Amino acid sequence: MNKRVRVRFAPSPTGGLHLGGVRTVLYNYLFAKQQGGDFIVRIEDTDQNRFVPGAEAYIFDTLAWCGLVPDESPVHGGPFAPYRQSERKENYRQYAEQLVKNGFAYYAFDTPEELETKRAQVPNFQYSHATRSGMCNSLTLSEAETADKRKGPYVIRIKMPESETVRFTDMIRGEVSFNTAQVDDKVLLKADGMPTYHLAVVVDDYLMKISHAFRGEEWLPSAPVHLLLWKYLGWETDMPQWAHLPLILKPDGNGKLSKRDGDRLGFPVFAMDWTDPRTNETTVGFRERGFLPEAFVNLLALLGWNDGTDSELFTLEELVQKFSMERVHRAGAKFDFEKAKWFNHEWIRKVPVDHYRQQVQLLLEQNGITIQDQAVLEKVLQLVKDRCTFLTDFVQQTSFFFRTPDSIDSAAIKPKWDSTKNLFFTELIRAWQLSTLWEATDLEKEFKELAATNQLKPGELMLPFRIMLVGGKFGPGVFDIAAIIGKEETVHRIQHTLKLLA
RNA sequence: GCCCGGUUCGUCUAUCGGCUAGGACAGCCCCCUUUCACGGGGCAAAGACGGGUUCGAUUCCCGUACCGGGUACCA
Repeated sequence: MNKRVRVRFAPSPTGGLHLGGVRTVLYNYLFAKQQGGDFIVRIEDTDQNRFVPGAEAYIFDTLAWCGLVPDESPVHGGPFAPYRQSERKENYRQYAEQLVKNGFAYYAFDTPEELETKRAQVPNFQYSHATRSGMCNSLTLSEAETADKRKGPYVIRIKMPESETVRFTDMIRGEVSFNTAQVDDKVLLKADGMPTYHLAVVVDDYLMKISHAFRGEEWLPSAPVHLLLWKYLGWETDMPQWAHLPLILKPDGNGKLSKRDGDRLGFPVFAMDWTDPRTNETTVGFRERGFLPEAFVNLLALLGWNDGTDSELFTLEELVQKFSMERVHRAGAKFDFEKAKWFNHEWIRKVPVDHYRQQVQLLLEQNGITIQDQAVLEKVLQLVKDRCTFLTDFVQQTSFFFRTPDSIDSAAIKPKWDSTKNLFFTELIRAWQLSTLWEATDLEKEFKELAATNQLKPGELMLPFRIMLVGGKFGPGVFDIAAIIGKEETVHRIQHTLKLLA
């Protein structure tokens, strides 16, 4: 039973990839890489009505941003191509027919409208062992009638046993069992010839030699259908091990986290910006909001898993090493944006500034600031990174290094402003203009000495000085700022504010 | 309704029968910093409920409650 580990992420291209989806990919990826196995992405586009253009490309862009590279996929290729179920359409019918032949499935001719009215008439109607004798299918029709009906549209349904216990061991939940009496005769092959998820997932997992199948908890109720299909198709010994991942819940109240919760509560739910081609509406993503992929991956990994120690910061490589399905929590987790922010802040500080220098530069350019000297940018980033939670915070925190502030909060200075302070700064300008040294420590020393000779406390002068240079009450050490922007600009900004105060 | 799953501080979680129930985020207080942060120190905060099993239950079993998921020719 030591087969090669092969896992798959099987999204349907119906929209942006949200938190829960990315976490499912991540757990798949971590497990595969740790076991030296293969990580496969298979596109489950069996529902032609729900197809959304651009959604597939978006999924791969997201994976690329997160650094989760598939070994096999429709874009990366692989020995089991094609990896799009719509392109594998011809595969499925034979298996459905085989099931019918062996008595595990049957043809059903009831139209969607008939089913709809049935459901309207009979509360909780289920197409099952209890009701199928009253419906129109190959079990109730003669062979000749069936053959005739087959000329028109029909579906193939699984014939669930009347009362059988189906059990399996879930890697996260342990022993889980179902009574087949409760589950209905799911459609396996649709009237358009496409398989439903139920058939397609089993057939493709088998054909692609998937060893472990990880998916969201919402799939647990249909697990008995899948288990039985593996058995009926005669593939039982090749069945993958299952793990049903806990859901990610909305932060307030209860329920699965949805895109709407993000809009409502002001945080991203999708990994990257997603524009719905039908409505042209854009939903903001973690990336555009200013998250580092390192942080995004890290926070997702910890939403439902931990390594058993107090450590919380992990690189992808560390996660690959430490991840284990056994340590995945069973219960759903409410998403906490505050904690997400903390992760990002930590990663902005932890990672070399070089990792996001270009992105910050781009953000600055969007705000009309062009960077001439990369070395200066890097120095500045190093200086302010501790105060940035999002990449976008760098704009406010660094602009004044490259551009004279367009507004000066002189109101913060005025109340305590007087002629002695005015004189101090005038003298400061004179002194610095003569100065040949321009290191932060030199500036601080001169500043304080001059304050002393004027019988002023340096503290009273620091805030005004900061506002002259920065425009407001924020930013790193003032002398560091002065050192970087240079003598000319420093003097210029002091003079400018002095004029404002006059 | 029925089926399945879940239930430890506000939130994410640790604990694999011995607990003064640990950590992190958020909150509050103090220190550092005459900006904003970072950092350091501290405070407050939890085992849904009821039965068993056991010398001992947060941990095992049963029931109840609550929450979630599913109940489509969607995935």
